[in-house]
Amino acid sequence: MNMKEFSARTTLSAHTLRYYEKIGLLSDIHRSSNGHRFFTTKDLEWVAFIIRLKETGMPLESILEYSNLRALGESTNQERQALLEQHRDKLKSRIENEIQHLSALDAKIEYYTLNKTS
Amino acid sequence: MNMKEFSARTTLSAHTLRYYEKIGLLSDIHRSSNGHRFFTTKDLEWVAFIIRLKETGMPLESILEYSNLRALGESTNQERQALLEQHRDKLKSRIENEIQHLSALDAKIEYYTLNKTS
DNA sequence: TTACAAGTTAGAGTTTACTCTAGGTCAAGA
DNA sequence: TCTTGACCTAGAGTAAACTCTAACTTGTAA
Repeated sequence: MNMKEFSARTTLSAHTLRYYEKIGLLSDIHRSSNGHRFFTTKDLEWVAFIIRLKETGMPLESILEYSNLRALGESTNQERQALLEQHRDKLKSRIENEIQHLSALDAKIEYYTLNKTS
Repeated sequence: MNMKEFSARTTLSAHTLRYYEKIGLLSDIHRSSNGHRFFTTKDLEWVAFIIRLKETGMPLESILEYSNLRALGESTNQERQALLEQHRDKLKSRIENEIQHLSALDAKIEYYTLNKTS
């Protein structure tokens, strides 16, 4: 698919996608004869995974690390797994932290509600 | 307490704390005769709340909005409550999203584990 | 009294992740 | 043929949130 469709499907702007390619997050993107990028469903899956990692707070630099291991093939599976496990653990504690913050917020809101009638 | 102690207790650097004062997040900080800042336990509580909002993803600009309402006194309670409620709802959906990402990560890690012996 | 640790200001610099601009190519439709 | 729309590159600009620097003052301890 062309840039327009890929951009629409990934919800990332063409600018951002070119930027991701530039920093090495997207590699081996096909080009058609006129030099335009041509994306595949594999690319779609990979960008979806990038977005997942981003939305869980992983900085692009770490995603790039994972991406580089991926490019080296199967032999890096163990390292990649370790990276994901680390990230999962961080995510877990962040979620726990956020749940605590949520109940603290609820308490504060409750306090405002009670004071409304006073 | 002085800057050093306040910095230690809030876990924010002196630089960051001065920055927060500069942008208006911390107002009416007392000064001692020599011009040094002198913080109170009230300040400690307020910074703790700032950190809570920050850790739940609220940008400083929105925290500043809340802060400005707070400075206007009781009459802004309703507005402040609405702001917090909005934020709580956002936080809730973010947590839900993260929980989904977490299980997707688990699945991916599981996949690596299965492939280890193959 | 002199050195040191802690504080001050204004303003410059940094990092991350985009986001935009300028100047160009190319294919299809009116 | 001319315009329109999509694409390209290199590189500049932006926003958020710090983080650091330079130049200075002040209080205490040796």
